[in-house]
This record gives sequence, structure tokens and C-alpha cells, in this order.
Amino acid sequence: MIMKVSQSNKLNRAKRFCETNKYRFTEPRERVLSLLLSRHEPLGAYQILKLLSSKQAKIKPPTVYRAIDFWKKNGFIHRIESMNAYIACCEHKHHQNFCIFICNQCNKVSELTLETLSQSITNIIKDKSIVITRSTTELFGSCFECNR
Amino acid sequence: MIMKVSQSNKLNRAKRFCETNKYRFTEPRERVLSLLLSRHEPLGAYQILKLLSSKQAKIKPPTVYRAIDFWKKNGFIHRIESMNAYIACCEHKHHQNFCIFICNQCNKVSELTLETLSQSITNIIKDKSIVITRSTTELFGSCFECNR
DNA sequence: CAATATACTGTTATATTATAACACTTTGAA
DNA sequence: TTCAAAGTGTTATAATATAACAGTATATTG
Ligand SMILES: [Zn+2]
Ligand SMILES: [Zn+2]
Ligand SMILES: [Zn+2]
Ligand SMILES: [Zn+2]
Repeated sequence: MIMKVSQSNKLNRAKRFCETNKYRFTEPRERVLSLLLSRHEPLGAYQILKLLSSKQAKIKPPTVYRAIDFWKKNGFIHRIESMNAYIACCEHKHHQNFCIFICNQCNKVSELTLETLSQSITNIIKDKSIVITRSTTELFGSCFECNR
Repeated sequence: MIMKVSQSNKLNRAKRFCETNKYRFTEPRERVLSLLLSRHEPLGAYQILKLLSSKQAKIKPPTVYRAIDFWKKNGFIHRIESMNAYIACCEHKHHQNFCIFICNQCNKVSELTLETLSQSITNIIKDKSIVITRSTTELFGSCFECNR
């Protein structure tokens, strides 16, 4: 698979992450993450399944879902809840203060860092004395490019 | 079904909404909305299905989904994307500036009005010159009551 | 080196969530 | 009364996700 430098960088980072943490950088894990890195658009689990299967070697759902779960748990991919789809994380910094933006027209995804968002969530929490352990924000619309 | 005043108020509002807009306030619609109003917790479509079915009269998935879609489209119920579940709208005012909070422990849902949230989204949009047509924010954690 | 524990994969089967398609019914308006 | 539109009932099936269990790869330790 031909990939851009940034993609192979990210894959290397993932590999190093595995080494550091004594997880295995196995074939299904590598293939799933590579695929998501190579196409920066949301892919459903069964799309991934299809794209990784050849006529001879059919991959099965659990193989894909396990790899997805592994990378998701470790912050390398995100699930887009309102689409049942997955994308490779493009930042790997924030993971609290971010939201996902999906362009309805070109289908591209970006992660927006939103300090003010997390700030406003923090504020409301303080008022209501609730504790937040997880949050997702997903925005749909049209991106800069599609917009002009 | 025994219901609190506020619930029957909301049901009446829904009924009036239908009259005003020439939609029909049909039996499946009424039953689905009543159920969601009576239990203010997230219910999956198939939970609704079960709760509305008796031994004699089994309801089928499309019946439930149609009612859900109808009320959702018209702002009377919300889908919680990260749970594949539905709740009755408890406010019916905002619908732009709100997010859903789900308590992991008691499973109660509340809708939080978040002007600052929409404000911070607005800001980021201005910067990036993108246009947002839809957004969801879902927060998970523990509520005031479960928290002390 | 073997023995063994652990993490991971392969496979089959099945659960869960959602929709397509089409015939039928209700309702209101022409 | 006829007709169009909105809505329901029903069957079948699509799309998404997980359970369960046997087998394999890898690292540890005796
Ligand atoms: Zn990310
Ligand atoms: Zn675009
Ligand atoms: Zn609401
Ligand atoms: Zn609670």
C-alpha cells in the first residue's frame, strides 16, 4: 500500500506504542489501522471488512471489530457514533477537548480542538455538580472547500 | 396508563402539534410517545417494541421505528447516538443549544441547555469558515444524586 | 531447553438494530 | 364518490455487533 509520510509516521507511532506497552502489532491490527490512515474518511466495520478481504482470504467480523476496539481503546481511532463508523485519529494530542466534524458533501472528517467547548462543559458541570467521564460531540455540515 | 400531569401535558402538546400541522395522532404514535414520556430513561427501539407488545398483539419493528422517526423529526424525542436509544424531549424549547447527559449509575437522562456550548461551536465555525447543519453532544457521568 | 501462562487470532453462530417493499386502511378534499 | 395522501400491517432482509470456543504465537520462568 502506497502511503504518505504522515500516514506511515502515524503507523510507526502506533507500532512504537505497542512496543512500549507490550501489545502486539499484529497483522489484523496493522491492516485495519493502515486502511483507516490511508483514507481519511469514516468507514464502517463492514466496509473495512470488505476492503481488507480478498477472494481467497475473507476476514471475519470479529477480526475487524477486535482491531477497531484495540485502537479505539488506545486512542488511535475514533468511533463516530452517529454514523456507526470509524476514523483514524488525526491529532493524538487532545482526546478530551475535541469534536468531530463531518462534511456532508465531501465526507471528509476533521477533529476540531475546542478548548471553549470543554470549558463550557466544565462550567455546566460545576453548576449542576455532576461528574463527566466521557463525552462526544459530533458536528455535521459543509467544510471550507465545499462551501465556496 | 397512569401518568403525571406533566407527562399528559406533554402528550397533549404533541396532540395539538399534530392537529395544528395536519399530522395524525395515531395509536402507534401515541403509544410510543406515552411510553417514552412515562419512563424518563433511554429506551432502545426493541425495548419499546417489547413493552408495547402483549401476547395477543405483537407490534412489529417498522411500526415502532416509524413512530420514533415521526416524533424525532418533529422534536418530541431525541436519539442518543452512542446508545442506540431514544428519550422523550424534556424541554421543547432549545433544540440547538443543548446536550444530553446520561448518568451511568441511575441511567437518568437530562437535557442541559448550553448557550456557551453553541457559542463555542459558533466561534470555531467562524474561524474555519465551515457551516454546521446538525450537532450532537452527549455526556456520560454521574449525576448530582448518585454523586454524593 | 521445556512447561506454562497470556495475549491474540480464526471460525461459527447469533444477537441487536434498522430498513425495504408492498398490500391495505384511514382521512380529508375535490 | 372518487381520489390522493398519509399512515399502518406484515414479511423479509440488511446492517451492525458480539458470544463462545478452539487454536496459535509470544514471552516468562523453572
Ligand atoms: Zn483524535
Ligand atoms: Zn467538504
Ligand atoms: Zn429536547
Ligand atoms: Zn444518577
